[in-house]
Amino acid sequence: MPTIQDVAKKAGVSVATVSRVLNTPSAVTEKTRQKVQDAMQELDYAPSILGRNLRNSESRMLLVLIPKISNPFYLRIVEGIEETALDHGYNILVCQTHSKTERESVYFDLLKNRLADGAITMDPTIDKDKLVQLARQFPIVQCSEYDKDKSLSYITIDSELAAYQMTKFLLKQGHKRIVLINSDEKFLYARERKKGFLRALKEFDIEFEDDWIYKTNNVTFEAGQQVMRSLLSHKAGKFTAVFAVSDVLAIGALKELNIQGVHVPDEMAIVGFDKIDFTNMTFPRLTTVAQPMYKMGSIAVDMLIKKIRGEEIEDVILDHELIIREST
Amino acid sequence: MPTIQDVAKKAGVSVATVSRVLNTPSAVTEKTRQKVQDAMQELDYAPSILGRNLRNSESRMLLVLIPKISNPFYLRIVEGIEETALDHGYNILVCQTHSKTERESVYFDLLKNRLADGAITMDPTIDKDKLVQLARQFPIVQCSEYDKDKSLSYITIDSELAAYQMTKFLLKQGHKRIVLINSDEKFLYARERKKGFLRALKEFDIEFEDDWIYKTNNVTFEAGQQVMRSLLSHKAGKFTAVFAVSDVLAIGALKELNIQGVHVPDEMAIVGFDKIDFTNMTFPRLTTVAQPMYKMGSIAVDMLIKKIRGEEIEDVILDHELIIREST
DNA sequence: TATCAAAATGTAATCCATTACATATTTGAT
DNA sequence: ATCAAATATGTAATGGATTACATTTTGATA
Repeated sequence: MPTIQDVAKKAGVSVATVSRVLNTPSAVTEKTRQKVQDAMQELDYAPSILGRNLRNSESRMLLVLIPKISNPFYLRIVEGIEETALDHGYNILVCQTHSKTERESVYFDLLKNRLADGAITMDPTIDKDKLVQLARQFPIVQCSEYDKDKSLSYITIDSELAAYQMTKFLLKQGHKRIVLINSDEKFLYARERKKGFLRALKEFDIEFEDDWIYKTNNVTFEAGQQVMRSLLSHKAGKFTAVFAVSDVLAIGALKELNIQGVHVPDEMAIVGFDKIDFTNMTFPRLTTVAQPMYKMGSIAVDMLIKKIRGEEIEDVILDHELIIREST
Repeated sequence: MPTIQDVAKKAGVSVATVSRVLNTPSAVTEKTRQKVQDAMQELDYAPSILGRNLRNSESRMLLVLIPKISNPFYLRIVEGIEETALDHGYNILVCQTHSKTERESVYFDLLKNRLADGAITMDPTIDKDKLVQLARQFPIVQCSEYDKDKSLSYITIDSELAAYQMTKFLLKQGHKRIVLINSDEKFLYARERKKGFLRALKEFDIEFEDDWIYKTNNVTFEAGQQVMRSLLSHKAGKFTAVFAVSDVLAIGALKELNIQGVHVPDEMAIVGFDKIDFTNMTFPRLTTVAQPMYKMGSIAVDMLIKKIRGEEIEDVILDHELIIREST
């Protein structure tokens, strides 16, 4: 591979001039620029980003931390991140943490190693103190998850409000016994959605018992299905609606309802959260809360890049939207 | 951020010694190593990968090109790639080409720029000649897609055989009129699966007409649904089974069957291809062809790394498996 | 034509780590 | 105690680009 030296020699100029043609073309005569560009063409020269990055001490790389790439929710956010990052001349490093602290550390080291200029994290299981400390040294933006009291920048939706509204919608439809399928409460969104759920119940004077809330460790189709199986065998007839805090769980639960011949929505209403693509393909289609996932990713990048440039940024809370479909 | 110089000064040794502690600890006295490690600890030193990469002229980064990240099929492969790459000390750059040549070029430039040590491409729409030429200079492995006549390394399954077997399965079940929902034939897999489909028909002496094959431009749920809608309105009653070359298309088609109240599998059988997670959640569950996607990704990385090291590699064809479920 | 500011180009330091080669130190046998 | 061999450490070049500063060229003006 040819280097900038080779080009300089071939064009009969100095390396500085070649570099200028690349970076500040206006500082170079038309004639020399032509010479240099011809030489580059001839040699099929492409500047080594390794060299450039070292000199500029930047990597033009953004770290994106997600629990699992197979969760469609994160996927759409990542799409938003990717597109926007690319527009700004950054590439992204998508890393799955599997919600394990060791993994997280490994990836955060990429910041220390200057392999990434900043990070967007969507993983809530992180050791918060460490994250806060890291954020003092490196540009970091939290996406979707956040921490109220801590000094970390974030972009999210108002999960509590959305859950409150969705629950209220179910209550207004006449449901009195609603089961909440929650994911692990280490996730802030899980705690928030539960809070909104309870607030709505309270407002409608529905008495509430702890065993109306089911928790799952994994956010997978199977986990949702499992919960519904167990619900149907223990509590059949005692509830008429299910609120799952994630579409993936809702889809699994819906599947079990289908299998057991429980008619949706006549015998049982079910709602999810996120509006992932699949919710449009279930039978019946799933009522859910739309999060502007793509936009969230896109803005997260904007925020992060501002941070990298040393600008001040403000936290962002995006709007959500209830999507009422045939499962209710 | 401290540099290796800082550590050297603090530990009272030369930079060479610090580097040795990092790279060849055996070449250093226990005592000095301790000193150096203490210094590193104290300064919270992490070696700059930028510097290291420049010196070693490698980036320890692999390029992964996929058409669209939102296609669950590629997703699972990417998981396999990520895990395996990480085990080998490589990070991956997942890039969506959106099947556009401009995008591809941009990403391939990352190879020329030494930002990636090699590439795994799953995108078939690439300008093949350019790819072949590129592969002469850089380590490249094709995954899932490939080119028989060209000199490019690849890993794949035998799509033709799988499609043949699946079609035969349908024929044995007594279906005589089977519609093929194909994706764009620019994809090799599309051409291969069609070939297998036709081979089976021929073997069963089924006369074949061109209008039994539907092509879609996009591999999305909506596209599958659209095709089925059109099928039902133009050809209702004239066919009893549908073979979609991709689960995503099959799921969309199945959705339309559900909507229109066509019973699956009694009135209509439907099969897909890939065994993406969601096929387990449809109603009824989808019969499909399992591709060892994770393994495919994993082996692709092994191949690529061997190539990077300059070793010889052989192409790989992995086994597939028919997954017979309730949609047939 | 001589002069001089502005524009263009060149020289060399710099970013940070690795490593060949040179030098210093230790080891152990005599 | 001595010295060669083996081991440990240091010096300095290197990788490829950017850029402050120095130098040369250009071209307008007197």
